[in-house]
Amino acid sequence: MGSRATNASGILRELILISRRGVADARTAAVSLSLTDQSILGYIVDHPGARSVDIATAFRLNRSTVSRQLANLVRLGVVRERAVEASGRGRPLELTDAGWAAYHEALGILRSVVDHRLGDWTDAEVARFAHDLRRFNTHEEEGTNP
Amino acid sequence: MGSRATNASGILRELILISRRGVADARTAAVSLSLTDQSILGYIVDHPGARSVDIATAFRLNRSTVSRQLANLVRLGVVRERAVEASGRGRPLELTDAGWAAYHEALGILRSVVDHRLGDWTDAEVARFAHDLRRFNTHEEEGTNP
DNA sequence: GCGTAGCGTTGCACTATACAACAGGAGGTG
DNA sequence: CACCTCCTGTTGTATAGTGCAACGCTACGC
Repeated sequence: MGSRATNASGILRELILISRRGVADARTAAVSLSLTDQSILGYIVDHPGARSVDIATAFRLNRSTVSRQLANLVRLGVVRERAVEASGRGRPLELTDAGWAAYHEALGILRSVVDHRLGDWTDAEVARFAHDLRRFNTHEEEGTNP
Repeated sequence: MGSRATNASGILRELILISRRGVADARTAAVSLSLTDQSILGYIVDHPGARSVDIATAFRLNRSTVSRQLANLVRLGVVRERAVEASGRGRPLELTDAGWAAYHEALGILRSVVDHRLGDWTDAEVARFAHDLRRFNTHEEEGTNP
């Protein structure tokens, strides 16, 4: 195979392709939530009680952007502010029951796309790929544990 | 390690994260070309003489979207229609000298991000990751060979 | 108790995108 | 050759997502 430089370029190329085609696929899929919304819900699921500003820093977005997205999600009834917990700064968020349903529905659809792509992979290869991706993403994460 | 289902979910999760953070990083980077523009230039580089509609199908975009993006790139002087070749349908595209320069500049910047993330990987691990990504992307490509 | 800083919101602007309608030309059919 | 059809690209209109800047509120520290 090629040199390390060639491989690194190939990795960049494939990642760009994944990103560009992935968002297009997700856009045309019959999902009620956009990929943007889904990523926000996923963050709240992975980080219970997360606040708006946490989401903004995790995805490198402006606070105003997240504020608007969250306002929309609240309007859709999938996200709400935690009622009881009024301690500290900001407003911890959580999913409503409808939010969990929408999250799992969208996850299932996107999962089926990934599963199809992984059709002829062995379990070991899938595990290795998942590990590599995670390693790639978590390289030098300071506090922004996604 | 987890089950195959767990790993597949993890892969989806990491890919979403790559996409969401990647575009944000590219947006804030001091690059003259957006990630959208860069992906179009990359396609033309990989497929000499590609036409607008080829780009649209490769990235699952509407023809109108690509038309507008290309009009902008032509206005910026990085892409032009092939002068000599008027055979067949559509209008084959190519990069100008300025286009090549911009392409390599942007590629270098994005490459440095990827290289940094791969800092502590061995050459073999990088090669394996590149291979896995390529395999994941090229699964069941019909004619849309990107 | 008061000031500062963190957090969320809103106004304005811009890019990327889709859909629909249209225009022009290449290729096939008679 | 003439015509018709379909491919390709363009333009009008609408929408989502995003950034920057300015503002308002409230928790925290002194």
